[in-house]
Amino acid sequence: MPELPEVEAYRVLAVAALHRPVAGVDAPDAWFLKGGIDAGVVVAALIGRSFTVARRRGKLLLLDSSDDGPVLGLRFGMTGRLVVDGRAGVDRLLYSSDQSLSSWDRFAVQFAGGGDLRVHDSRRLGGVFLDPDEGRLGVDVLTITPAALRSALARSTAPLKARLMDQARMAGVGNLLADETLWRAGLDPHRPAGGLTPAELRRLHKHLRGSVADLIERGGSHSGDLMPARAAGGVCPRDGAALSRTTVGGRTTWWCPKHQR
DNA sequence: ATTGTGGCCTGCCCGC
DNA sequence: TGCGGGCAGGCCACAA
Repeated sequence: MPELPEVEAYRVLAVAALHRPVAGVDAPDAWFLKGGIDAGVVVAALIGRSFTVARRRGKLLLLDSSDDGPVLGLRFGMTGRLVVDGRAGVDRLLYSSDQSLSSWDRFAVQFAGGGDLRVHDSRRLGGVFLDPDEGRLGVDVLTITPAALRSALARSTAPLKARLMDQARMAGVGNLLADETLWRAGLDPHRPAGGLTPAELRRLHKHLRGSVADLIERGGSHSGDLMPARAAGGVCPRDGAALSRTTVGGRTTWWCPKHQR
């Protein structure tokens, strides 16, 4: 599903949509428009403008628009794909159908001279925003510093994994990336987030940044080393121990009870 | 403020 | 072959 690695690929793809005047907006699904906006508002805001910069904060894609226009915010939920001029941002999306039905196009911007940018989302868990409140998201984990990570975890009694996925504390970690990071770092996902030693914090920082970078390079959040074993009967790829399956932060969690402590 | 829980969205897959 | 139930998880509303 779209976690930071997928949305980063979408951001790169969205560069192809910059500096092209918007000629039309297609917003057939009112549910998909968030923050009290409707199709008319989006049309009025975007027609005639161009997108100037493609940014990303965590799992939120942000497109600045010209002439002091609004920021278009795109959220992809679990099954959302970005498609620009018919090209998709990622090849495959876990938990999402490989079909592509036009009825799953929830939002589109058409450009003068042809071509378009579309959000395709079978499950409608994503959404479109104008001027989203970027301050509600914590620092992006692709570039998070050791100090910022320490501060985001400090004094928390919440499970470590839940805190990593708290988008207000740090932005971009989803369920698969959380499991991969903690597996690489050798940390039990149930540990109180504020209880890590300085050495463990350093290890977590190294593997958080490393996992994010690796999964971007490999092309998606499903491409982790733990991923193939993340199923019934799975064994730890590192030490062969039977993996445990529990629920942490309301999410299915796979972890190795032997080396994650 | 912090943490935990349930519900929403919908397609897929398993077992009967 | 059809059908029902369980499952996936990002996010939000709400409760304690």
